[in-house]
Amino acid sequence: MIKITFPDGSVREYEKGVTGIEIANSISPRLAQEVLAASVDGETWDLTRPIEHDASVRLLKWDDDEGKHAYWHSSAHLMAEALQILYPGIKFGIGPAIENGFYYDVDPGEGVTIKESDFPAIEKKMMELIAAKEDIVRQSISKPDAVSMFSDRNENYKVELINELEDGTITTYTQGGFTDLCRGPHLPNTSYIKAVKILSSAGAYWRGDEKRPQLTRLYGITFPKKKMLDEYLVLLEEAKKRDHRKIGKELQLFHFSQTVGSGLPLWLPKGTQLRLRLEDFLKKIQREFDYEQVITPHIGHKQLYVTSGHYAKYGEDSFQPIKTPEEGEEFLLKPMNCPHHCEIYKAFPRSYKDLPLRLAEFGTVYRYEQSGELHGLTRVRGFTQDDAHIFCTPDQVKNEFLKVMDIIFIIFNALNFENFEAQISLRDPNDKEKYIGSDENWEKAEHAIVEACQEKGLKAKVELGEAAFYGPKLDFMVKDALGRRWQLGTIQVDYNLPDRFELEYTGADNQKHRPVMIHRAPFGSMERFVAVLIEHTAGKFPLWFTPTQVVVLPVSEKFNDYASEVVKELKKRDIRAEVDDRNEKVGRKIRDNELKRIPYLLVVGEKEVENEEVSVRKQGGEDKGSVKLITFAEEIFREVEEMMNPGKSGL
RNA sequence: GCCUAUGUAGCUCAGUGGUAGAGCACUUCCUUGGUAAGGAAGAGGUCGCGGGUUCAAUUCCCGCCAUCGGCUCCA
Repeated sequence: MIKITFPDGSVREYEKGVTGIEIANSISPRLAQEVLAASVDGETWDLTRPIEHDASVRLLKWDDDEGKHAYWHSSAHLMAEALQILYPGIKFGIGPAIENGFYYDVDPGEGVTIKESDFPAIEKKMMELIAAKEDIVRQSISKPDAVSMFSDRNENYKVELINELEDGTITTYTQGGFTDLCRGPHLPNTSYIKAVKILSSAGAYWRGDEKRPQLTRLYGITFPKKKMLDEYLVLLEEAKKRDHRKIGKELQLFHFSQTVGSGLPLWLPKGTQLRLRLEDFLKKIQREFDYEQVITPHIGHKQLYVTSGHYAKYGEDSFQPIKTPEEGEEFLLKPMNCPHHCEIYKAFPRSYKDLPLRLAEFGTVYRYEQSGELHGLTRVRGFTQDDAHIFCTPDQVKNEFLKVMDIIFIIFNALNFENFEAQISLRDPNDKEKYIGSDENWEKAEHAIVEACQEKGLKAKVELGEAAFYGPKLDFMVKDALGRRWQLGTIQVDYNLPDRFELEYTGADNQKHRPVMIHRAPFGSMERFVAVLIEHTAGKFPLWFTPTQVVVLPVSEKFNDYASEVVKELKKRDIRAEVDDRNEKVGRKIRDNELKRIPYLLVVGEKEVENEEVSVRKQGGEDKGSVKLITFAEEIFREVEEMMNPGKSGL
């Protein structure tokens, strides 16, 4: 007998060799139906794998990530089995479970492609295999046996993987006529899977290396209930409606022109108004935090980037230099603002009393992004960073870090960004040679970042080896409508540029010292931030940064004068506003398309006027804009105050 | 840059080897206060761009450009 300990601390005795599914059955048949895998001493196991020793066991269901993981991993195998039948000679790469579903990288062979139109046939075959209720069987295999087994089948990708594994740890899983190299865990049999959908196909380099062959990656998802699949597909459709590219077009915020060039957004009047509001908001905060605004040119001499080191690293892959007609001097479109700001620092001798020096600029930069990488406003070739560089002493790094975090939190709070993730990127401790700057300073900065996060109660994921070669950083990531992660705010410590530009300050000891530079951008870039903001709000912006003019609609002619006054007052506060001059019919309908053009509508009238009588209403189910019935001037001005003082509470 | 798909009216999309269509939107007029109101008339397209095949190409073939979903990349 062995002792099995459960999460609640209770202990039960079982025969040696008991399996997860048997344990589940012993508790309740219902549980046995729902359980997908078992966590044995912290490791996820197949339900059919015998447990030989005392262990603590947690039974994993769909609601557990590990359970779902096993489910989708088995689904990947199921898809592979179907593919093996439909495409004889197909070779397999890797096929893991992912956040939503699974994928399998396959090589269907010379001249064979798997197209979207082939998906239904694959799904059908998968359903057949489900109906066959094939057992999924785990087997340990020696390394030589594994190599010969997969070599025989010409599975060169698998053989490559096996060669990197240690003998004695290799397992395979077999269902029906399909055997895969796999660590597992898996479902007991294929019948657990009820609903199947192949979502998309894409090319993916073997092992993520663009020099290696490109395989076909098939993405799919499965569920234990057909209804769950339907709901998931509806969710996907709903998410697509929040796509900033779609809403940006509908609300006329920005536009891309093939003639101007791909990745070069044109900000339309309404989008510009939205962006300017955000910029003003940040400028105001930065004034409070003692930043100084600067302006630098859009191009810089090639030498500037040779000095910064960027030319050597990115010169070939950037927009190529612009030449002067007479002298043949070369200038680059600036890909970042830092070198310019370094030159501002160098303009005067600096004392420790001048530090920290905080130089801020909404700096527009141009980077040649690979054509396949461009994506709406989130990945563009010309964008504006809400950039600033803080020059300070090594001892000031932590305090400055805390202050920048304050700014970021003020912004995220004001805009109700709750679902962000923070990531601390530190050095790879095993490869310190890769990085520039003294060990001592790195230690100091890395500690400063970690401590700053702790002090702020920020749960940040620490990634070793993810730091830039010039310093550690803290990034803020936000997901878009479809769950893709985008980096927004960033705070980066830099030891490289102060060195390369030979920046110095005179310390209290009358000696020259090297300052530390902190790059920071709370929004990241205006383009990406606006994109994410659109997807988070689905285009329903708070009034205070309404991207369009406000239309004031009097409920009757009696209120025309009053409406004019309201408009005058709004204009005084730099808000474009106008009286609706088509109010001859009180209570006319505000039509859908009109709402697209007028995201904010103020209706003015008497308090006695009932909402129903005002009868301003939107047609159609979808709320495409915002209509507000305001009966008192105070209410309007309160709204306006809020509009002009966003995040006041946060400051 | 690579793999897959797509590109037709402002938007969403149908369609064909014989020089184009729907719905919504738009303009004018009529009707009408009621949850996407109805009627009449009208305007709007070098069918992404360039080559080729053909008597004839928006349609077939090739190249390019752009976009979608991924991969790689992201100072």
